[in-house]
Amino acid sequence: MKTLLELITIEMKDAFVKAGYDEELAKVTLSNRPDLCEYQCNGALAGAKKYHKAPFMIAEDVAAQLKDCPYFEMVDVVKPGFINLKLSAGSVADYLNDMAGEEKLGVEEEKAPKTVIIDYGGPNVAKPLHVGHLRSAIIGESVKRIIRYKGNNVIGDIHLGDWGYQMGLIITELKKRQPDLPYFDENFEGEYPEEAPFTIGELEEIYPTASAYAKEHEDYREEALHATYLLQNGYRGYRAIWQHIMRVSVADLKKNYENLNVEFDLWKGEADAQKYIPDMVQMLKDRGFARYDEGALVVDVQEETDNKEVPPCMILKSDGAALYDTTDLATLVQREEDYHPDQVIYVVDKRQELHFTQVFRCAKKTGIVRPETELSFLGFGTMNGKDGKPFKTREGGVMRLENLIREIDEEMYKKIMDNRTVEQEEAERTSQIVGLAAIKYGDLSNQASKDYVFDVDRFTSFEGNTGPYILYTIVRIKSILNKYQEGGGSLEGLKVRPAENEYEKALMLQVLKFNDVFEAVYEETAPHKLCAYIYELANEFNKFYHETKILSEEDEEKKSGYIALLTLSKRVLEACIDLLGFEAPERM
RNA sequence: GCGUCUGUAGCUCAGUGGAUAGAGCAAUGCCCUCCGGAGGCAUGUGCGACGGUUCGACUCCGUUCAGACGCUCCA
Repeated sequence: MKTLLELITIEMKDAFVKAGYDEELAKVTLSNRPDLCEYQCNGALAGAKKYHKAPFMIAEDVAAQLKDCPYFEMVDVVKPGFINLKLSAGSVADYLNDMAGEEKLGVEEEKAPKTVIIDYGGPNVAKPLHVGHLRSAIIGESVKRIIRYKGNNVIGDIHLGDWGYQMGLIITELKKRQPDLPYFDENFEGEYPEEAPFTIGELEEIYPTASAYAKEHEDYREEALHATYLLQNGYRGYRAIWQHIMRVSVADLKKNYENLNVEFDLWKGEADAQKYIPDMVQMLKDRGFARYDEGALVVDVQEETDNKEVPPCMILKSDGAALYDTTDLATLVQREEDYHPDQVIYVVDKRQELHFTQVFRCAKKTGIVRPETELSFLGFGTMNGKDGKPFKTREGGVMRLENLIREIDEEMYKKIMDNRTVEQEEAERTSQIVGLAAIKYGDLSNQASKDYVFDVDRFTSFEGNTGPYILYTIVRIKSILNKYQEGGGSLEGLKVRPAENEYEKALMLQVLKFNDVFEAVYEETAPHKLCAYIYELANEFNKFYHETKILSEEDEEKKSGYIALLTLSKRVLEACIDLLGFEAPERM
């Protein structure tokens, strides 16, 4: 179904044309003066010059054409030439009832669905997740759900960091600790053990130990680099260790992402892209895209319109090894081969923008992707502590993700136990649900591209613009609806009735905006606008609730209208938080 | 040095070339025997600076100041 803005715009265009003006002027927007009107059109102001006519007169001409339009209860022409509109209560109720009849609440699906790959998450195998991975997971997941809701074919790919130096480090450290393992025996030809020679706990300890040691000891570092080289060139024993590392680590990662309510469709990694590298390099050489510069193989990506120097894309180091650029390009080769995506979106730290500019240009220039493929960089800012500096533990180290989450959950648990008497088990479960909402909402309510301050106290608060406040509102609605049903009422078949007071109408208008807001969120990939929307929706509901006796309303017709409005409000809120990647508990 | 991004209320953040720039937190004062007060209402303070474009600028364009970040063989 069409959004309300689309419907009004059609009417407005019609009015402009009938009055003898260009329909391009008939742009309708939400009012920025809610005290005066609900929707507005400023076209008369813009048209004044073109028609050498006072904007006020143009506005009056147009308004005269709208007099009989059934949507409006008020069409006002004001001062310089604003056209102010108020919707009739009847048409609002009708629209909401139509909306309630649609699975996607009035959002129109893409007529030509695109295949979109979203590259997010990007954890490194064998290294614990830390707060740096949080934003990519949260934002990427939400973006994935938003694009999917619009009816596109969306594929979320975790893009594991599973092929680097850290693997060599782990192998080297393992060899130091357990030199007798068959993996290190060059003459071993039998089957390697099924069981990994380490647990996830040990693995998480091995990497930082080895990494620190390598920084101090040159020969150890050399050995790790050599181990990396051997692994990448297919040495059987190291390959087997790699398999073990992958299995143990991926199982752990899956658990962690599941706790975050983050789901990937693909668990591909850098290692999967390796086999595409030789042919790709050959192609780049054969077709003359690549050249040697100081021993390294590079592809120039500088463009004439650049007002700065864009360094070439580096394909092979002077020692012949592949790099970051190479792997990302090879991954595009793979994605093109497997999925022919119309768009690939990278949800990564904004500091990597230059790198992706290079990769995108190189991929386009060399035909690795089709010319019409859209390559998008969705860079996010740094998560800072209250001091405005990158988030650290109290000791100044890197904060592990699970510790951060535990801290939030404990805070939530305390608050829940303080406020209600609930079973410990339920309180724990609820605090996890609410805690996750606190983290995600705290993150997503900021513009992704900006740095933001992660403030545990603020995010976990039940007051103000927070995840818990949103959830609280949903839970409150659920509670009312449950009581209504307990009293013998059914939620089926109820219709929203025309609003009778300003609070009711304000809530209706806010609910009704959902599909218009969604379009903006989708077009701009801007989850923070969805947060702003549900915050306002929650506020409008709470004001309405405060002014209205719902269950004790004696007029049954009226009461059923309220219940229908609440049911729809709840559906919209739940759809929105699902798009943001969290959910509401039954009680809290 | 070159480049990119960010400067909005005491703090954390919104803001679509349009009317009087908004929220939350914090502060102060009100409202409640209520379907969940974890609410509602009210009060005060602000677009880094200077120019320009425009009928009209927080928004577009310059200059400048401040901060963050990035600038071929790490990822």
